[in-house]
Amino acid sequence: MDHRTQQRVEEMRSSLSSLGVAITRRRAKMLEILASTDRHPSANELHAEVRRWYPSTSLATVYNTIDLLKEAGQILELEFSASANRYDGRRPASHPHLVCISCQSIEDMDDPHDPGARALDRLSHATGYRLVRQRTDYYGICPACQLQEYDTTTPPAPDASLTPQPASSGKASFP
Amino acid sequence: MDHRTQQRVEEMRSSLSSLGVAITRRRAKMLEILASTDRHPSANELHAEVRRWYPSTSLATVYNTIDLLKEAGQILELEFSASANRYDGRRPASHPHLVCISCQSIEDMDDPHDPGARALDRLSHATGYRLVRQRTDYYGICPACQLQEYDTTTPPAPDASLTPQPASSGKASFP
DNA sequence: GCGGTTTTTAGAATCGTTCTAATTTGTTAG
DNA sequence: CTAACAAATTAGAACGATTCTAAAAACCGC
Repeated sequence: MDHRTQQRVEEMRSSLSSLGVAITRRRAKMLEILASTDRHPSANELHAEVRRWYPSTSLATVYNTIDLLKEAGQILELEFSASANRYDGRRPASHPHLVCISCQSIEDMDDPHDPGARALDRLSHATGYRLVRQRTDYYGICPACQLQEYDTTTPPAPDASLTPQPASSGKASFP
Repeated sequence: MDHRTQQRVEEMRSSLSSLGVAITRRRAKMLEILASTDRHPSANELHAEVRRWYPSTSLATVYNTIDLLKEAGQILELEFSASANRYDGRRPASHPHLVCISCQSIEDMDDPHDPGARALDRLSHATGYRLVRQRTDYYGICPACQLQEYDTTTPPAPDASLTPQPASSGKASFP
């Protein structure tokens, strides 16, 4: 785990702690997963991943932890109605994304026109709303998918898992 | 129906026509409703409204018409995962909205920093994506809800319906 | 009016998410 | 170590929005 990830996990941990909840092993693992991927996993993907370490983990626990993180302002939820919501645990503050409408990948974007928190304030004044967050996403076909459009030979890339192997299949299975 | 609305209905009509589908009475009514409200109705609200004229209308028809309009690029779908999607039939091109997280109202916004189609092109080049649309929304508490926060006496405003009365309850009920 | 196509309908099915009640785990005091 | 209590977790039911399906109804050109 690199430094940035480590640090991010620490942030999430202490945020959850000051919320008054315990950092259980499952929760700790989820923080780790969320902090170390830029793939914006869905609840299901997160579930599959935690299960590699704690196979008895239920989906309810995953949603429960996500809710806590939302409450703590430590996760950004990207809502989709046509598919599962996606989560960004690395950059919990509003920021724009590039969404591929073909392969469903989501990339962080460094906003060209980013208003940022400053601009939210300005807009709040201008509109009379008390604005708390914003969402900006760009939808299109990502470069990889564009290539494959004309290439009938390349099979779609297999989905890599989000984190390295659990130590062994027997060991941590029943925490 | 004012001029702008009339005109918008015409646009939608001809778009649907060139898609090769019939403009049935139900569909015509839906266009009218969509063109004449700025309240960004959900499929359900739309359904309730069409039912005032054609009480036998099923929800499937509403979704079906919405799909046609999407195909024709004549409606903007605002996706929400926690509640029903909302639709903007007046301005089908991407544009920003103010979303009240308390009363769920949605207002069109005139974008302060609007990139617009021009900027989508620019971004497409910059990112390598073939971008087709964008979404920008601001979430917060609207002025009306802010007032009511401290006012325990004001009852929430009753939801007005989207369009004027159907002529009579008996007449057009069974098209 | 007739045959063929399109539209509409009611209700079933689906999918992501939330809820519920029961069980397990963890903690603290004795 | 153990009883008693609180917090976390589980499996599965429930839910709500949307999509699908098969059958009925409406429409069209002749």
